Amino acid sequence: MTARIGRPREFDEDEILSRLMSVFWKNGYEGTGLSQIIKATGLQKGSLYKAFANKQDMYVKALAHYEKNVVDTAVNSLTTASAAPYARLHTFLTLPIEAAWENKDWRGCFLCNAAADHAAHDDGTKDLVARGYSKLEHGLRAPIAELHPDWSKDKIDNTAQLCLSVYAGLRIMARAAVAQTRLEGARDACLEMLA
Amino acid sequence: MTARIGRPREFDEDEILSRLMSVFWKNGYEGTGLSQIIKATGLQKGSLYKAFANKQDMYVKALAHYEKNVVDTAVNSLTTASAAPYARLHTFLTLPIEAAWENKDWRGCFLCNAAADHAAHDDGTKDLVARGYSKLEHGLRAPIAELHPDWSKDKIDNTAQLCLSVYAGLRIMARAAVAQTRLEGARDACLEMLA
DNA sequence: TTCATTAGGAACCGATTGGTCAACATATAA
DNA sequence: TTATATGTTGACCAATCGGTTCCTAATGAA
Repeated sequence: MTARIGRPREFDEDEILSRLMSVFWKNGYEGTGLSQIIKATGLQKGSLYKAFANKQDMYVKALAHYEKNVVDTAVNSLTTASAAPYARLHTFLTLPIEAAWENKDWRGCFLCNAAADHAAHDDGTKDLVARGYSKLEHGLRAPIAELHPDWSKDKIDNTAQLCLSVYAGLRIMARAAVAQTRLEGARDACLEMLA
Repeated sequence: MTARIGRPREFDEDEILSRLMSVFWKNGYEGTGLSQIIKATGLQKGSLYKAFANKQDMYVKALAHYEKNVVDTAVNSLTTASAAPYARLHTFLTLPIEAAWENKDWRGCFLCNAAADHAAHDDGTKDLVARGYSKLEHGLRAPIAELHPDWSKDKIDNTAQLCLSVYAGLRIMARAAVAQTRLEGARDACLEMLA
């Protein structure tokens, strides 16, 4: 326990990051106003600007929080042999569809949203997004390699990248409420190729 | 020639839509302010609000302009037998990569950006995006069916949907400047499956 | 010529934007 | 206790937001 000098924070940093993540995830960078941030976090402006340099900083840290929690979790369940490799890939590509059409969660993937929304305008965001994608790609290599021990490294890498593209595409199209059956069609065609 | 009553417009409507498309394409809905719109179009607010109901209307019409021009062109070159079916698919999946890395055009696909950016918040946008994707999917079916006359309709549809997912994923990832070789890896893995 | 209709331009609007600041509260260290 | 350091709060800021209104200009119809 590192006791710091001065008045201690009254909020839990992780909790705040989690709420920032939620609001930015849903509304994007420009679409999220300070007023919404205040409502979502329960913090006043002064406190926010003591904890973060500016709005951009809040966004980047919220995105990093997403990477640390959501992305790393996904990578983990892809790499650990908790299920058969094919099943893990199936789950990974089914999540985007279920999130949207079963749970009516239209937020999609924060990483993908950030890419479309803010990465082109901010290098910090761009690097975070690229790193997140890289993590996912590495995660995808594991079950593919397990499924096809005979494939070359290049073939495995390319296939992982293909799955990642499909994933991102599904996430984006789900945001526009593309019909469930179509999304499942794309998923199945991808999985069929892997089987 | 339908002569209308009153003072005639001094601007070309298609030209204005084209400029609106550009600025929204690059910056998104919330990221584009009226000041930028004025600068991009050369029109004053009064004229803009004479021609469009509001900012939303400008966005939707700009997106429709994209669909009419860019999307329909892409669909056209997919369906017309100007080249071998495989080559047409190759071109379709290479365009996103070349646009980004050869031409340094990081705008990506307006349709995909709109899906991530605005479709979840506006039904008009959502429908336009869904329709655009639907067009692309139909366009993709042609060369796939030519390439594999023996495939079932379902198989063709699913594969078209898969290619569309890959396309959208490439567009999104290119926005975050994901390395060219990785994007090409995804493309090649997709094309290999089609060959 | 007159009238109705539409376009262009700029002033103007209230609301909200992202961001700062000074006063006060609460902690540790000396 | 006192000094120092940090957190919280709410008032305050200029700038910009999307949008309206008014006046003038330019056209076709009567």
